[in-house]
Amino acid sequence: MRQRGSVQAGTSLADPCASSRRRRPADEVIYGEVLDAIISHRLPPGTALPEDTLAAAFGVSRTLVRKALQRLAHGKLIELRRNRGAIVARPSVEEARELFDARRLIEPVLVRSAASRIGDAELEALRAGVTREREAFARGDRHELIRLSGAFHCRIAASSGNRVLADFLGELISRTSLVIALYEQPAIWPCSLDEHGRVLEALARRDAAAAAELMRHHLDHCEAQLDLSGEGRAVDLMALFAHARAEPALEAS
Amino acid sequence: MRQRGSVQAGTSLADPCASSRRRRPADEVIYGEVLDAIISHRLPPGTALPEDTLAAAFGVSRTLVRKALQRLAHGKLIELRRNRGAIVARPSVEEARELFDARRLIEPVLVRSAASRIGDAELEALRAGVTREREAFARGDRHELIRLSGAFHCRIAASSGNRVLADFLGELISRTSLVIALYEQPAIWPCSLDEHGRVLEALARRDAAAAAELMRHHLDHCEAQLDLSGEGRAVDLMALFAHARAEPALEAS
DNA sequence: CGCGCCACGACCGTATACAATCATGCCCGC
DNA sequence: GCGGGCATGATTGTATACGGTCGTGGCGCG
Repeated sequence: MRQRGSVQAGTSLADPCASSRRRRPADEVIYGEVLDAIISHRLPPGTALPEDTLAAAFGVSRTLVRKALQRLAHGKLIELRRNRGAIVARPSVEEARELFDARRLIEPVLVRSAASRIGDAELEALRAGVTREREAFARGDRHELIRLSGAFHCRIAASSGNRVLADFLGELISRTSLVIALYEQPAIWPCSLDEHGRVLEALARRDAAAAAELMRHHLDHCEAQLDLSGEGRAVDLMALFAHARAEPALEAS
Repeated sequence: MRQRGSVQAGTSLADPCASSRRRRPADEVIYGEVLDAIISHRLPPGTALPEDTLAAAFGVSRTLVRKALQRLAHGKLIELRRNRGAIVARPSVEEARELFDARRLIEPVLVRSAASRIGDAELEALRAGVTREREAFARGDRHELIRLSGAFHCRIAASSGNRVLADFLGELISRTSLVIALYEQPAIWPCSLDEHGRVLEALARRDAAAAAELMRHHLDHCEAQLDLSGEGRAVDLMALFAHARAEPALEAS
């Protein structure tokens, strides 16, 4: 009943220093695993997350699952409907736009700050990350690509020196991943790699202004690639099926 | 958000309470009550929050208390020490500075946005709030003053139209309250009222630029009133009591 | 007198049992 | 056929029991 072997999936981007610790608490494992599954789109928005099933999946009781779900709900990554179970969150179009507005406000500042204080070691780690992004893209591994892309932004934020904002940005990035899952357009994609690379270059030459501007542009580009025009998942069923509706007081079949 | 008066904690909830209202989920009550107690300084930083005691105080089992504490911990309002219980968080000086940096980044933008879209009703509510702040100050009710001050910032944020940032600012404001509890200097205080009033005036004439600038100035002022020079609570006991230490293997001091 | 070990108490960590609630489908009267 | 009410199954809500861990004080030994 105790399978504590296979729980060591990729390091969650919210907790960069998670490895090498002695016996991580089980609820954090669950939190991290589910978080990772959500942000890498293995659990699409709307997916039901029954406590029993998760408890069985992790080999623990519902108690721990509940704790993890509670935390995920606080971060707006799942919706906790009273008496009806949890589902992966489905951010509205408005929320999506607000998310990007928030990131456009925060990230350029963070990048600017990081440019003047980032160390060579971190720079190297960033470079390695971008390389892995390219590899993931080359072999068409979208899950991994999304995860790595988020990690890139997170790492830069962590180098900014402001943990408060960096933590918040981590939440925004996770939620952005949900937005992408919901509103991405099938066609285009290849740009963000180059853009990450360019931000990194500016960072490496400690060009704060350029790095900030590139980041802002990158975010604009990301948002532009989404289809935020319609009302998304909140489709009006009444309007959608109006043409097929049997009119209550209308004859004429 | 907290307009619903203070519910007496400590009275047994076994009371039928069959009043007209449908009872709010117990865990939210606990969360709200503890949150309110923390931000109004009735629970100072460092205060222990044993699950048993809280459970008894609210007349519920530890299960619900744990849920509430979990959420409070996610918002960094309490520290959850493994196997050693929860205490009200004690933000470090660095965190305090980061908090203010974050607010200086976000709030002017939010105010600017609010200036162009706030309605007369909200404006009136804001005015009423400032009036109550003045009254609380007049009768020396610091708890209430702190609560109302936070509510003022929250309301403006809510009028900005960006819920994502407004929610985040709500967290920042709560944490700022902890910072004030830890680092406020005894002497000065009277300014923030006028500053709130001035921000409100600018808002009322839809002067976005002025409102943003006033808000930035207000935050500067608030931070300047704190004593963030020393290392705060993290006093080095070794150094503090060095003069009274019995030297283990050293003669002649 | 000082130091380390041990036992105890307080508290949290987790599992499990049972009650409550919602959604769904069935059935019956019309 | 159609609508409303009830039975039912699935799932969460809450309480409680038991075991584990940590901090602290006492005790005995050197």
